[in-house]
Amino acid sequence: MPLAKPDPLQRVIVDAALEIASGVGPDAISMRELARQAKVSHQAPYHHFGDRAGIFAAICEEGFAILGDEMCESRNLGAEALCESYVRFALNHRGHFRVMFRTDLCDMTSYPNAAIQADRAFGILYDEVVSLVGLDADEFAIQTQTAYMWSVAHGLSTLLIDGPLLKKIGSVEDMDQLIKNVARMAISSIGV
Amino acid sequence: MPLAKPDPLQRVIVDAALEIASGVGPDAISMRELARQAKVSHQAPYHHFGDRAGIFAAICEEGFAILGDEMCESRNLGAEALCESYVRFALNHRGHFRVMFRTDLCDMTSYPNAAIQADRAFGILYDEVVSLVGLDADEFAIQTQTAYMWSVAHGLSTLLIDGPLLKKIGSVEDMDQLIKNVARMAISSIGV
DNA sequence: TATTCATACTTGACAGTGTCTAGTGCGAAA
DNA sequence: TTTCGCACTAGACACTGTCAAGTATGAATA
Repeated sequence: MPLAKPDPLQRVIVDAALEIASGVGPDAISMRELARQAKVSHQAPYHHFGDRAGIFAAICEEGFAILGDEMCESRNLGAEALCESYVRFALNHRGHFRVMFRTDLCDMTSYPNAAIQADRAFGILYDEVVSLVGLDADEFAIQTQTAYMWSVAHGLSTLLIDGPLLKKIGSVEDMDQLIKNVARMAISSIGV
Repeated sequence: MPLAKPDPLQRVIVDAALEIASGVGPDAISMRELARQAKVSHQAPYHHFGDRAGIFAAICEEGFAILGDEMCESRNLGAEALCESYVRFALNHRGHFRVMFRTDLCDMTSYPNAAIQADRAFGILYDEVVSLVGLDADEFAIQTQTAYMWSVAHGLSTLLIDGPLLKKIGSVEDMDQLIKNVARMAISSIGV
């Protein structure tokens, strides 16, 4: 019986970073603390990620890939489900989500792989709006409605994760119902 | 003719912090850099703000006060105008906005003055929703619709400021129209 | 007028940080 | 057997937030 191969260092480091990001927040991530948690020297993470931004880029790439996958799956259940899946991704992958939209932590234009995943996720949202408003709608209308749908999902996500909204909610069922209701209201305004 | 009284140090420091927050981002704010820009010793800021979080608390308090004022003024023009004023505040006070919802930078429960201003701003939004859905609506419905309206305004703000949305917009007029359209779509779903 | 005292600072020190430079050990290829 | 590249380690540097202690100054008080 072969021993389980130990996780490659990169995985260990990213996981440690995600744990911190999901807890205190991504700004508390320190290269030296990651090295300490991985039980390697303080310079080992640099070999794999280049610098601090490199770790955030890896998190962005992975996060947008997961978000894209989950949105893809849920789109079959309708636009409301797609909207809900965005919020649920944020709640279930808090560490990723907190990093993915922080342009100061990592400028994705310098990390093409991360940018590709981000564009893909945006494309899924865009296509969904097109399928709702019709192919013959003019470009600015589509842009507006995409921005609208994205704003609702993104706003609710950030307010639930870091904002004061969670404290105002009674139970988990309430939150579930809240997400469903907000998604329904969002879609009801689209394509009119 | 009396000499103009120099700005009190606290104001100089907060302004320097806001400039950095509005540019690179609030995480780039360093106590020593603020001291340097104010041409005082590296410990002078500590005398007025206690620690780094104290500076963020001052920014939160001021930011929520301004937001509250601007929402108050615009409410007379209707719910859509109120929604728009939220987004415009974010765009016009980027430094404040980037700090106000970052619970990791400053936990407002430790700074009652900031919390008061935040609660006031939230109250204005809440009251507006109540006036739209009617006083006899049940509590959870009001909560849901407040969360919805807040999500739209907040999501659009963050996506315009830090997200990739701004890059996809052609001109300033387009952005103005985008904000107006999104606000209209948001309000159209409320109270149905 | 002399003394006290709070306010608004300054100076110095310490541990922790990101990152540059320069190594070291080691398995595979030649 | 030697070479070579990969995955690290070790040391140093400038910078950070913050604790502790000192100083100047203007007003209040005796």
